[in-house]
Amino acid sequence: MKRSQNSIDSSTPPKIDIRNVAARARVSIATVSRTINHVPTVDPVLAARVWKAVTELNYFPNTQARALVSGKSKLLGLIVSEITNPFFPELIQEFEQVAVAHGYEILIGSTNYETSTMELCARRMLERKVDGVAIMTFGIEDFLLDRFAVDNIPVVFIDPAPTRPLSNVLAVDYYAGIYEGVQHLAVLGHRKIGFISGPLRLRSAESRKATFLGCLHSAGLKAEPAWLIEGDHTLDGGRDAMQKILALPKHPTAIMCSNDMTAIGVQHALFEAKLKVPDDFSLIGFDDIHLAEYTIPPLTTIRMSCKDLANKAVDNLLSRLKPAGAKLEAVSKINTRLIVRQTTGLPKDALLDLIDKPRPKTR
Amino acid sequence: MKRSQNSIDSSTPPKIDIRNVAARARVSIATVSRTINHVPTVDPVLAARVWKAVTELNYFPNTQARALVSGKSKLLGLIVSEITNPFFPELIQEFEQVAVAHGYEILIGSTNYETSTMELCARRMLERKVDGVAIMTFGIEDFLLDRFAVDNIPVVFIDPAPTRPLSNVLAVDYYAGIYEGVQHLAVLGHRKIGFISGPLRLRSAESRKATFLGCLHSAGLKAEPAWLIEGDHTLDGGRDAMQKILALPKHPTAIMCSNDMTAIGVQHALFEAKLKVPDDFSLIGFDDIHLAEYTIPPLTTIRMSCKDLANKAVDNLLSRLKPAGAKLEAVSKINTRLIVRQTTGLPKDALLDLIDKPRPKTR
DNA sequence: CAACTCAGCGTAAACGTTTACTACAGTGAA
DNA sequence: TTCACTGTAGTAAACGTTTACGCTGAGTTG
Repeated sequence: MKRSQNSIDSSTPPKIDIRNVAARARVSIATVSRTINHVPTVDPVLAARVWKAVTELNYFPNTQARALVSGKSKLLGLIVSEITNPFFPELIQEFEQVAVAHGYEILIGSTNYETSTMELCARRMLERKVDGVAIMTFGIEDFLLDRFAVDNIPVVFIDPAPTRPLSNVLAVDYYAGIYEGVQHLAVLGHRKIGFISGPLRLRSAESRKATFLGCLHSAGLKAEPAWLIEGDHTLDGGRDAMQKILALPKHPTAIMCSNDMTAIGVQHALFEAKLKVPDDFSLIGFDDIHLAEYTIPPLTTIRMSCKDLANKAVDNLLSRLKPAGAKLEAVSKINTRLIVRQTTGLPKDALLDLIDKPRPKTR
Repeated sequence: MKRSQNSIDSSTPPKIDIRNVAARARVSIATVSRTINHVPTVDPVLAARVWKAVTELNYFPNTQARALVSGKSKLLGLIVSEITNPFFPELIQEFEQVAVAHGYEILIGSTNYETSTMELCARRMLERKVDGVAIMTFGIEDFLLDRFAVDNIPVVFIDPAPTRPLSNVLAVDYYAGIYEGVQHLAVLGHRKIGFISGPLRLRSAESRKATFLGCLHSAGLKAEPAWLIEGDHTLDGGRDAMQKILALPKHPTAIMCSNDMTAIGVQHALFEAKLKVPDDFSLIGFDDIHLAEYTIPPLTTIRMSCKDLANKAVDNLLSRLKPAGAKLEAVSKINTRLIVRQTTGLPKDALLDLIDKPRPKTR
């Protein structure tokens, strides 16, 4: 099949490649390549001719050919748990922005919390030869990390996980935020606090729960196992978990959730049960998605900056891609902190105490 | 630079390519290629040897090389307005699922409603040589469509728009759903209905508004210009718009919104103003995102199935990519319908009428 | 003025596939 | 036995770049 340049064939528009540009600028293709790649050793006069030709022909280089020869795809993988959970789009947006600013494209994979899907995602990333991967889902199988390691692909992920060659971790300081949250509840007078976790097979969900338990202990409170429910980080999961708690003979007075979606699910369960937040139950979420400000009432939650997360992830990956800045510190810290809005208040039993026990005449 | 296969160099793991497989299977690379591409004219015996080698070496073809020679990138572009609006992740998820099932990867672009970003997205898609593009944002500049047309890239998008060669449209039947919504309000007794639109420079936002106006007319109601506010399809936009309406001397009794996020913003504005839904205002959203079921109270809204949208979009693109099924009908219809939940009720003035006018002693 | 340096251009060899074309072995008919 | 044909396998060209290498000619030095 002959090169179809300058063809009159209407179904095949004249493809313009580096040769066309070279011809028009009366230079070799090497010079064109050097010019558009800003190699300094090219005569400004020729460079000008090249640029003129480039704009006149509306030329842009073929990414595939570039990738093939250079071995770099200029693609960054981003694996998230569930694109449907608003935390992730916020993360993706940020991630994409900074990636594109550095000339990278992103390839998104959504695992839906399933190992098989996760495997597929990783496989797709490998096939597309991504230059680096950020795994923002919680919990990755080790053998997948190995796969990336074999191909020399930098990986960055969230959370406590076995450190391996080429995989850096973005450590989230769960403790700070969750501690603030528990203290906040304790100060309000809550003694009976429940926790709705994420899927516990995910390391990060496990970690949030463990941190909660630790903070509870620090506050001198005891955990009631019946009030530790395993959710799945979704709206439906939050609702179901709260319904389980409501079905219990004894209730907590406050609920902490492993993420905001769970908390919104809880709010809904409470609404259906004609219970009020924060009058009947105090509620704290986690993530501080934009929506948290818009729930009714607005959600008190623990903020984990996804801007921060995305930026640090891309920075980490990119810095390891340019040969110069070889060694970045292997661990970046992501902070968390409590944002108090309107789903936390005095515990119901405290009011009961006031009314029942001392029963002051006043009122 | 010599091919570094079988190198002992620790920093460069032995890359396995088609040649390695061919060698191990004792066949030529052409046979390997034919085997993995399921070309029928290959001896089952050799095929078996090839597959064995493939699995033993854990080989998978280099996508870039494939793309370069075949001219097909197996990449589908998906351009959305704003990845942060939950409607789009739901769409993306669906889209990705069916694309991956057909062996395609997807490249996401988020325009954030800005023409310049949109241009950038289109450019990126062109550079990556996507095989097709679905433009699920509302309103695209014509010259961009031309760009895609020049490269012979099938485009599919939503909505009324000039039909061009190679661009098919997925027509959303706004009328059905919005008509149901307006009727629903009218039957409840609402006569004063406001509308918060999306950004009006977007064709689809304009179209939803026009449809609303038409339906209002059909119901024998008049539009009050002051109650037609331009929002921006975001939470913040919805809140701001509702605040503007509340600042007016005369209020409507019901509000329809151009999307669910706007409606959630409205709910929030009302909450801040200590007004109740649906007692003080009835409210109808649009899209029926999953979250709509979880607002407090749950949002009455007009469902536009994103599953349907995604499926039809991918089907359309894919069917135009395989030479066989050349001609699909150029227009697919997407239905909309009202989902009644708890944000719509009797209008406040009706209650006032009951209380003020007849003022029955009973009570 | 000859020899040397080096900036800067062009040639050609990769990169890992697909696929048109060629070659060859086996089969059946004359 | 020979010829034509069929079914498969292999060879090599092409895809559009980047980049190592070699070459030219102008400037510098002795």
